[in-house]
Order: sequence, then C-alpha cells, then structure tokens
Amino acid sequence: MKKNKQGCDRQTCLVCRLCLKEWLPAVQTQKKHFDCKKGDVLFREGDPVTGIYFLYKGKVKVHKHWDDGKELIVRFAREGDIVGHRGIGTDMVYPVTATALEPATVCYFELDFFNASLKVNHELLYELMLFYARELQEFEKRMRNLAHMPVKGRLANALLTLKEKFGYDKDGFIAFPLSRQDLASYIGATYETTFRMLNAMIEENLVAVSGRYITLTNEEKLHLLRKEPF
Amino acid sequence: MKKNKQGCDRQTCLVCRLCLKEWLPAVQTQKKHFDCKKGDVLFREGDPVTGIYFLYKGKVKVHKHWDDGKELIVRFAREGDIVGHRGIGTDMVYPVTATALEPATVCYFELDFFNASLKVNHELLYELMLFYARELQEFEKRMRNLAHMPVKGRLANALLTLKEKFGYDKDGFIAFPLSRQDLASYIGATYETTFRMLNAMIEENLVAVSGRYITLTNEEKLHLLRKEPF
DNA sequence: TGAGGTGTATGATATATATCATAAAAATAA
DNA sequence: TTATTTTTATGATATATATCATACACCTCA
Repeated sequence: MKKNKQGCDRQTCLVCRLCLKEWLPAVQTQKKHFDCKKGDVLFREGDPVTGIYFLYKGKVKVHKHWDDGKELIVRFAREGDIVGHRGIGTDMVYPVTATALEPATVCYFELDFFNASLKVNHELLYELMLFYARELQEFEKRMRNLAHMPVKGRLANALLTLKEKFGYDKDGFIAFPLSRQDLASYIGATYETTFRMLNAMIEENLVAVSGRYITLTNEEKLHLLRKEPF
Repeated sequence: MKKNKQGCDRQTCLVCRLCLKEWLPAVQTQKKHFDCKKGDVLFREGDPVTGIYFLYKGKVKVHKHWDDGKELIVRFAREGDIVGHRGIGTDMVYPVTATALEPATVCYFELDFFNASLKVNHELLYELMLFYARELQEFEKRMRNLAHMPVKGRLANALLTLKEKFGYDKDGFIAFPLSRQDLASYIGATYETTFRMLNAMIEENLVAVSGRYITLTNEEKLHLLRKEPF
C-alpha cells in the first residue's frame, strides 16, 4: 500500500459530501490517499485503530477470522463505502481485517481528525449513525439466517443481495466477481458445500456462472429459497 | 401494557442523561411511561415504527422470528437500555419483536420527538452512534461464532457474556434468569442440544444451575471453550 | 519454461446438530 | 381443586454439513 499523490474527486466519501463547507479545507489538508494492489491488507484484526478509510476505487472484503484458515466475510465494500468504522467505540483495535479484492485507492483520515469532524459536523454524525443503524439491521437478519436458514437458502439470499447491491455489469453478470471460497466465507459455509449448492442451482437453472462471474436466471425461484417467515 | 402515571427518576435513560438542560422540559412533556407484565409485547416484528423505548425497570428480550416457532434472541435488555432503536433508519418497521421477561416499566418517545432530540442534542446523537458501533461489533463477533464455533463454545461464551453484563445477584447466580428455551434461542441452537450441552457442563463442574438461575463455577475452563482464534 | 502456489472440482466418510417422540414436572389458569 | 399450558427431561433416529483425500487446471513469477 503506497501513497497516492493524485487525490480524489472530493465528492465520493461521506466526509467530503456531508461536512460544512467551512470544514472542507481542513478535510483537504488532513486527508491522505493510498493505492493498494490485489490482496493488500488495509488493516488487520487486532491492529490498533489509527484511522478511518473510505474506498475511492476498487473492491474490498472485510472479514473476521477463526482458528487460522477459517473466516467469515462480514461485508463487501466498493467505491464510496466506509471501511474501518468498526474500530470506533471500543477497544481501539480493529475487530476485522480489510483486504483488497482488486487494485484499489482509499481515502484515509486519522482517527483524531475524524472524531473532530464528527464533533463539528452534525450532518455527518447523523448519517454515520444511520449507517450504523442500517448495518446493524442487516447483520441481525444475516445472523438469524445463519442460525436457521439452510446453506442453499443463504446462498440464494447472498446472490440476490449482491445483485441488488452491485447490479449487473455490461455483460449481464453481477458486478462483483467472487471466488467460490469468498462466496463460502460470506455465507458462513465451507468451500465444498457452497460449491455443491452452487452447482445444484446451476443444474436447476436458477443461476449461470462464468468463472467468478455469476448471473441470476430465475430470480423468482431464488426468492422462494429465501422465504421470509411471515 | 398500560399507562403509568408515576413516571421515572429522570436520570435513567440516555435522553434524560445527555440532553441539554434547555431541552429537558420538552423531554418531560413528551415522555410517556408504560407498565407491562411478563410476556407483554412492546412491539412486534413488522409493526410500523412509532417510537423508541427505554427500559426503566425490568428485563426484555429482543428477538427475530423464523418459520413460526423458531426464533433468534438478538439481545437482552435491562434497566436503562434502549429498545426499539433498530427501527431507525430504514423501512420504518421494527425488524424485531420486544417481549417483557418480567414485569417492566418503560419510557417511550414518539419517533418525531426522538429525532428532533437527536438534531438538537449533539451529545445524545454521538452516544447513540457509539452505541450502535459497539452493538455492531458485538454482532459481528456473534455472527462469526455462529458460523464457526460449536454449540458448546457458544453456550460457554453466552454464559460468560451474561455474567459480565449482568453480574451476580445476592445468591451468587447470574442476575438474569433464563429458560432453557431462551438460552437456546440466544445461542442459535435447538432447545434439546442446548439442554444436553448445559447438562454436560454441569457434569464437568463448569456451571451450576438452580432452576432458571445459573452460576459459573469454573470460569477458566469456560474461557478455554470460547478460545479466540489468536 | 518450469515450479509452485491458488482456485476449481468431486467422491467417500464422519459427525455435530436437528428432528421426532414421549413423558414427567412445574407453573398458570379456571 | 382440577384442568391446561408451559417448561424440563431423555432417548432414538435422521440429515445437513463438515472433513478428508485427491486431482487437475490455471495463473504468475523467477
């Protein structure tokens, strides 16, 4: 991960978008930019929290480890998304690791400055609060699914969610390519089971796959697989 | 759930504690109080969000349902805790149900007033944001545990957490009595497995049980069961 | 150009956990 | 008090999912 000199367009991240214009000059001087290549780690679980990142370009996975080799992917982030906010509010160590899935550029704020920004910019603080609130809702749902929904349903659900969140690319595939392993870690299952389930879904013509690219060919049936309790 | 006339001590909930003193008179006129008895539902999953609750007295479980009969208990709340904040920020329907585990009294704010309070009271908003942040961290951890940790570990972990959070009562039991079923729903397992695991832990002298009251007799070994990856 | 890693692909087997069935005990209601 | 529901208690069985083992295709990098 090395310093980037070009900087950003000053309108991608929450801070640029929601701070008072009087505060923006401070933002410009404090903000740092970094480039990282595929596989680079922005921060690692257990590291002391130094600051907050905003993804300016590229894709990142945020994951939590277990027992060396196993992981749970907590979230996928893309352009504009905040990363590292999980470090706020507690132990001052990141509870997760963030790894670039492709070459990426990030905006970075040191923690003190970010906190100062929150104190000064009510709107920013409010949006951040809402962001947390929405994430919390999403996680509780995923958690219930993990507890009660079978792997196939979780997979269907994950694919629908990815499609809703990232849309299709020009070739008609979900604009977020994923290795089978990452898909498995995201739904909280092993590689093998995920692989088999995905194959089953291909057989049933629910999805079609080209390498790491996936597309949904029967959304209705996929919806049935993630049937809600009510 | 019926109206309570006595009111509260004006220092238990976040709103009372963190609002500007100029705002407190408004708080006093807007705040409503309710009494509810064991089993009463404060709000139900799917209900439109009308407001925010603070527990003034008693204990409440916050749970999410699946497939009629199955549930996941998302959180236990006691005096001073906020309940219903999960309704903020999205669909405007509660994503969870809140049920009293014993007779309880709650302070209630209509959503509009609560939002106005957030706009006016920076400190309140900041604390709420931090609260969400901490909850999010906790949930991600629980989610990873759900994905990778066996039931026994999750049970050990839950008991340790409950003890840390609620402490012991005067008889030396965790000050939060729970039915086996609720314990099971909390760790995301069936009643039967939870029951057997708890029995195993009693055999091994890790815990002791008296009805719905539990105490930890060997915390060290319990800690080993929830061994962290690093 | 080969070597070594990483992701893909499948079958065989093990096992943790859910499910089903049933009953006693305890709490709550009538 | 009896009646009825809820909670506790256990055994037998089923099954979803993990684990283990192995092979091949495909990058990439030295």
